[in-house]
Amino acid sequence: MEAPNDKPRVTINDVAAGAGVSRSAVSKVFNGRSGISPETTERIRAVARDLGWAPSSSAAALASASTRTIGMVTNREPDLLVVDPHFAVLIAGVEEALVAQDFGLQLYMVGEEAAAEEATYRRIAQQRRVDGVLLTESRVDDRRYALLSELRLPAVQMGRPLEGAKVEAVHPAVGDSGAMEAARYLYDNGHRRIAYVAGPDDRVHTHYRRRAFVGELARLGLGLSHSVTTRFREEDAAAAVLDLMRGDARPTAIMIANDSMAIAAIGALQRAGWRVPDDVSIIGHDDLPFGRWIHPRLTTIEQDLFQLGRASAIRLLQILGRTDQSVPALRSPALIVRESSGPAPDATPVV
Amino acid sequence: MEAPNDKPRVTINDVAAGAGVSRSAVSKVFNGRSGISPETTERIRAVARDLGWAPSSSAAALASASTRTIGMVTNREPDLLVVDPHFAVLIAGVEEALVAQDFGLQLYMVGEEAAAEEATYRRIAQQRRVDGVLLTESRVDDRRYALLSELRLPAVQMGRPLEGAKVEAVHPAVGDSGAMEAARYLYDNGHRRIAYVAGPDDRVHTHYRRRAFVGELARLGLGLSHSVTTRFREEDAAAAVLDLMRGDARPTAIMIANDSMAIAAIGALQRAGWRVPDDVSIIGHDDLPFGRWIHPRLTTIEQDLFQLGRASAIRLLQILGRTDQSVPALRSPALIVRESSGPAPDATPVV
DNA sequence: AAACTGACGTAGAGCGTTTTCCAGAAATGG
DNA sequence: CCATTTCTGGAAAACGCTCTACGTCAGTTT
Repeated sequence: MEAPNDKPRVTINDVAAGAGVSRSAVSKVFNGRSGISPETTERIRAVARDLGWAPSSSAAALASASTRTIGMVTNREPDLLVVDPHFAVLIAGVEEALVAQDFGLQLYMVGEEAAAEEATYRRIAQQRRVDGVLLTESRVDDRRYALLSELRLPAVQMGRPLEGAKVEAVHPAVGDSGAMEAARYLYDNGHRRIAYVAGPDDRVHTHYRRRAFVGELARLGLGLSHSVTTRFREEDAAAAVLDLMRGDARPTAIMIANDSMAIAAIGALQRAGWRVPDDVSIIGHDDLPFGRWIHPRLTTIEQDLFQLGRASAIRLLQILGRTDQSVPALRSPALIVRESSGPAPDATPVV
Repeated sequence: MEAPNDKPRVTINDVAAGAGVSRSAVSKVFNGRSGISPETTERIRAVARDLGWAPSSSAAALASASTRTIGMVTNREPDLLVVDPHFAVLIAGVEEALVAQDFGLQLYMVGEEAAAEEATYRRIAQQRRVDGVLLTESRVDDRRYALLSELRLPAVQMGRPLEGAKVEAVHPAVGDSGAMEAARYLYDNGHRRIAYVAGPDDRVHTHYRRRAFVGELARLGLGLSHSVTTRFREEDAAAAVLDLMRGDARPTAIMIANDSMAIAAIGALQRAGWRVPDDVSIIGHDDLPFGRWIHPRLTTIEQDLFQLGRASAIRLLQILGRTDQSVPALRSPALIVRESSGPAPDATPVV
């Protein structure tokens, strides 16, 4: 029989003793420091393996002043989050980069109020829970950047920040190619009344995407026929498109901020008796997997969120001096034409 | 001008000195221990606030043998994950419970191979990165339970485990009410040829749901007309339903393992020219937000995943001796009838 | 033969808390 | 008025590592 309950935790001392070396030797082996012969290294490793020992993260963190953890705080309402499945892909990418350096990812969810968000950043900075943070969803006038630099917490913005923002960021070199492609595609397909259903204007990507789309349209000699701003909610998108379709000057194509909203819009249109894309073309943004399955399959703009997560994490690790990997280049978003878009209803067929 | 770069981190000593007390006093205040007068407490708090100090989590973890962190490792392929938006709601619920006790959530994603999963559990246990873990998706013959108890890592299974499984779990008292309701609903609507498209059989919920559904049907004197097992993939669902609809004895209703698959199935049916629900009724499971938006709106079985996450986290905190809250009761899943289901096509109208 | 290299290790001082006694002062009781 | 309690707060030993100096020892140089 064993001792009744709590056998003492195995520590570095046990390993050192078992291998007949000092603690320092063990530490060096487990931290990849040089100065230990291959034989000794192997002996230490073997003992550690037998004992099921690995350096305690708290002790290591305290001694080395690094938690080997990075944080991510998201300020989305649970409600909205559900709807945002690509969040998970982003994280998967982040994890892929972190696990290679034995880093962990700490997640925080905080609701929309700016105060709660700020409090969380302060807390994790003061408690030194993480070595750095990854930022989701850049905002116009993003107060996080100043906060983070005040807190001296290394940070990397995933995705393009507003021009001039004081923050390290990772994003594709050409970020708006998708929106521009979409504009050209619609134009080429004879669409002349094109509507744009955007999200809240304080989102940087909303801002840039619309600018790129409108800019390209202008280059083709066209303006937006309608433009509406919503709160990134499905019901808003549904209401918006229905509203757009009232009246004679209705659009023949509608560009929508993201796929969730686009899917809701298509549903609403169908329920109201409109045919997509015969009556109106719909284009989303993000390439959610669902887009491939609904009927009609959704035309959308694809983004490589996995790589974005991975690249951002690598950049952060670089800043923390924890990796030699270089940040991979990110593919530009591209238009994926599927079934929800087609020639404009009143267009002369293109030969 | 400040000192050039690295002003030393403020520690508990600075706070103690500032308040004219010992470190112990400060520690006691921040850990809610008694024995410090209200005045002193307030003085200490004030100094800490001014200095922007909070106990270093690594130091606290080392000294108190608790990381105030719980872990969650998910073994889903990124690909599948995207499709599983409710994962985020679950986490939101978990966070809600954790933040109240100043706990953090560490997330790990590991791909499907069992080896990678086991390695991750071993690593976080040995490194003592977390105080306990929350388990997603119970599996038949779940090897994690034995592993976790070997590692002495407290764990709580979110959702119902297989009968007799040695694991602490949190789930609704009556877990299969939704599936039973669905069976009755279909029967009452005249459906007599009912098909079931399930996920892999090693998932416990797949097992129980099917059993409940089939059981209720049997009670009504009916058997499944078709039953197919898939890999939880949209393409599988799409192929499966198309296949089911071939031939004369085709089902008038199809019950599908989850909403993502149900949505894909509806898309596939529509593309093939079938009308839902006129030709065939479709029922999903999970109540993904998307279900409300597509056309036709999806009939489904709702689960309160937010509460499941929250309740599971509370249970884990209880086990860790970190909360006095009691575990809230979980609402049983319920059928939500929307538009993708209706009377059987060949049924005599029910008066 | 003395001095110098490298290669391989070790000693031991932290890292910033928590926590277990313990002590002194003030309040209480008989 | 002395003996007890009750409050407050302090001293100091962990907690389990990392990391900077330093040794030691064999082999090389001069």
